[in-house]
Amino acid sequence: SEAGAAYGRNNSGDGARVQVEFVSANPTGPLHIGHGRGAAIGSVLANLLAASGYQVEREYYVNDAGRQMDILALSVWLRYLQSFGHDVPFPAQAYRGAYIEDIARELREREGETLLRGAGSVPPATASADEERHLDDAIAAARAALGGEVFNRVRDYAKDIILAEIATDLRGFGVEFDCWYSEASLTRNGAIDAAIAELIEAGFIYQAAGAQWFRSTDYGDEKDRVVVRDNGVKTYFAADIAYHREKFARGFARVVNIWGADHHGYIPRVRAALKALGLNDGQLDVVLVQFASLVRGGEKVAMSTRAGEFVTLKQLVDEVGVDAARYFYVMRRADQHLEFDIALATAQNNDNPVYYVQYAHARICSVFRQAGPRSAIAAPAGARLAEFLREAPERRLALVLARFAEVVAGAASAAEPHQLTNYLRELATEFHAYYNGHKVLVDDVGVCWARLRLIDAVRQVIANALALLAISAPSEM
RNA sequence: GCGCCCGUAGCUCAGCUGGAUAGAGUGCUGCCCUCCGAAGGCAGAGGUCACAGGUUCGAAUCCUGUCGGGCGCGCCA
Repeated sequence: SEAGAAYGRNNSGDGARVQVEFVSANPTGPLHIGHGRGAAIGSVLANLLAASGYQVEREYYVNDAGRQMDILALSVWLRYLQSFGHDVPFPAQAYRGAYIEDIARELREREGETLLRGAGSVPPATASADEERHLDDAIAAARAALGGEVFNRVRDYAKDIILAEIATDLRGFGVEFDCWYSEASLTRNGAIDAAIAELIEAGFIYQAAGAQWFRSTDYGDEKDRVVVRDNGVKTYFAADIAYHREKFARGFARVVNIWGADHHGYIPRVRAALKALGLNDGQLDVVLVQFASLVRGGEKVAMSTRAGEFVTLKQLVDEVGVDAARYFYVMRRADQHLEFDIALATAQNNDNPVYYVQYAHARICSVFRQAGPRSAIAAPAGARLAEFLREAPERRLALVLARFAEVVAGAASAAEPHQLTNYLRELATEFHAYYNGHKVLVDDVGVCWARLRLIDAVRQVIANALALLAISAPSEM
């Protein structure tokens, strides 16, 4: 029923606008299983906030600017040249994944031989001091050979393909965004310049060694940060200042960033920037998500994006299914390392806790299938549930059910989605124990009626909680 | 060296705004289908909550230190 589906909703957010920014993976390759954790945690948190009366906007910050995009363009172009049989040097630090070759093939079908020039200008590795330097030299060669405009076209072509695949993979994982926010747009619309200008006016910018520095130490950062390099190029941090300024300008009462734990050192400087801009950094919450390490055959598997050695989110979802993957990702605290055991997760059996919960739901549905006309029987005249539900397990079950709304509100305000899976496990445990010892479809009309109402409530709460997790609630399995 | 996170049962983890004999899953042992789904239930074994101090009537929880692990510490993004 409509009322049943609403059970668990609460108004602790009181209509406040909150933004949840998550995933935000660089569009330089497919999402891997590390990104999957942020995707699951972010989307569940957004659902919890929405169920708690917040007006939620889900956002993906697209890092479509900077050197990494040049590396992407270079990588694709070199694979393109190689597809014509040119033996060009391929920098060790360029993106090596097979998906780059796929994009190069598509580029070749689209552009034909029009980009086939300058192969001889790509420097060999020995010509540069180190691998990073070699990468920059190769990028410069590619730019020179193609011209800036064509180079950028290759870059955007590759970026658009990858971003589309990311969006598709996320949709297949039950994750949707309201807004894909482009970092490059911040340069185009002058937002970065405006942010820096505001900091200059407020007296937080100084010149040193040819660069412009933001005095973040004024607000507790351990060192000042460059916002404009000596070559005139704005840093990633400058863009992020502008981005956060823009977030606050959009009027969110609360801004939640789901970040990989490797970005923890970044928090003080962002908070410092907000304070320097006169904004209330207390409205910003950062949820740090520890990495999910992959375990296969008892051994940890190293992952490297550039080397293309990783299990993609799509591969994982294809293997274990959306339900198991999402549950597995969310069931641990975000700030705990997660060991993702492929053998365990790919085994489609009850080792995977989601089945335990779904099984409780399916069992209840099965009872109602067999109850027939009794499932619709009205309460005996003047009967109250409490007088027919006198068994201890029934009381416990009712108490657990009554806690649902506060669990939702608590998980939302603490930004701890794993509280929801803990609750589900507890509810399912209580139900299975009760079900094993008590028959629902008994001859006593009052008891039968009361027990049907009780387990229907259990079914509804499981269904609602699974909906918040974007996990299916099967009626049979 | 400095900063952040972490160290709880064989394994994977809850519990952490202090409160009574520290919990779950998994693994192990033994039981429970003439009974609405055994993908289930019940019971047992298994922990000096890394270690050492401190605060407190009371500490897994708060503070300090040590040891161990992860991640950061760019005019990269």
